Amino acid sequence: MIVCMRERAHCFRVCSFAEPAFGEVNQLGGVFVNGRPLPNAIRLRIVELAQLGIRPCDISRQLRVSHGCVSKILARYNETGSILPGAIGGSKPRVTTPTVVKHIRTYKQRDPGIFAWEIRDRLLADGVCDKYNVPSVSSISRILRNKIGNLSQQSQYDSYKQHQPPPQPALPYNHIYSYPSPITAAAAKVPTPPGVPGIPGNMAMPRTWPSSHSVTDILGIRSITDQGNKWSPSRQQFCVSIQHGSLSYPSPSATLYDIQCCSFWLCCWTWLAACWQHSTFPPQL
DNA sequence: CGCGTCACGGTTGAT
DNA sequence: TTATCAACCGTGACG
Repeated sequence: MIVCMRERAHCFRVCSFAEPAFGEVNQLGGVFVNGRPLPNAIRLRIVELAQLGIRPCDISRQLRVSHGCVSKILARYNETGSILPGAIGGSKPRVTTPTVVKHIRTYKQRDPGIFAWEIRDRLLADGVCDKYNVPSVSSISRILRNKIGNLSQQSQYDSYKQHQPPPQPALPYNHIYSYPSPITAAAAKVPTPPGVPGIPGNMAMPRTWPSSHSVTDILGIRSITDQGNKWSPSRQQFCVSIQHGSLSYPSPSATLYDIQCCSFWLCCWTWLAACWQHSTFPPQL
């Protein structure tokens, strides 16, 4: 254990742009965030390379991901057929099982004015629960609020929606790497570095990650210029990609880390695009 | 040298 | 609103 803890000193935090925890660097030079899954693009790349017959050790070196991680991802893929990480966090329901929730929903639908303690009594009376696993009144209240609370509000919402203009179609992005929406708001709060143009509203969209964790890949340079080592985008193509949000990065869930990554890349992309568009590429530092 | 496994410190989200 | 807890994560060392 002591040895392990000592060895962890090899890791160090990098990129003070988005402290406190934007990432660390492993022994291979790859960037990772402790406790968080690798981006889906990396996971997908690992599987793709393995299917091309590349050995795990070579994949590890090429993508700068520890071989233990490569082994784990490939093993999971072989077992489940999925590249996605497992469900992180949360805990299994102890008393509020799906069955209990279903009964609570039924009670509420039949009698919208029913009290939580009445529901509790009915769960006992109907034999859905016994005295050992019946949810507390506060638990029932939480279920009503979080899972069933919109029953009585649904009609109001529908009425409201009918008077609203139809939603604008979202910008296209790779659905495989879809991002929940919280980034949109969060990205808008990102401070703009000096000399970097503001982030347009339509940039705060779900997108995919660069294909590697190296510094150049974080900046996205390799993912653009290294596609088969042949394709090289014109300056216009690059800027259009920026403006349309088609340069993207994925994550299984929008967390602070994800938001920080999005914000960081967003700023980098925007900055590079602006420099390029104004013929100052590479950027003048 | 390559690979599977495990302890570790960390994150996450339901309860 | 906060604390707890059990799930997961990737790294790095070991065999």
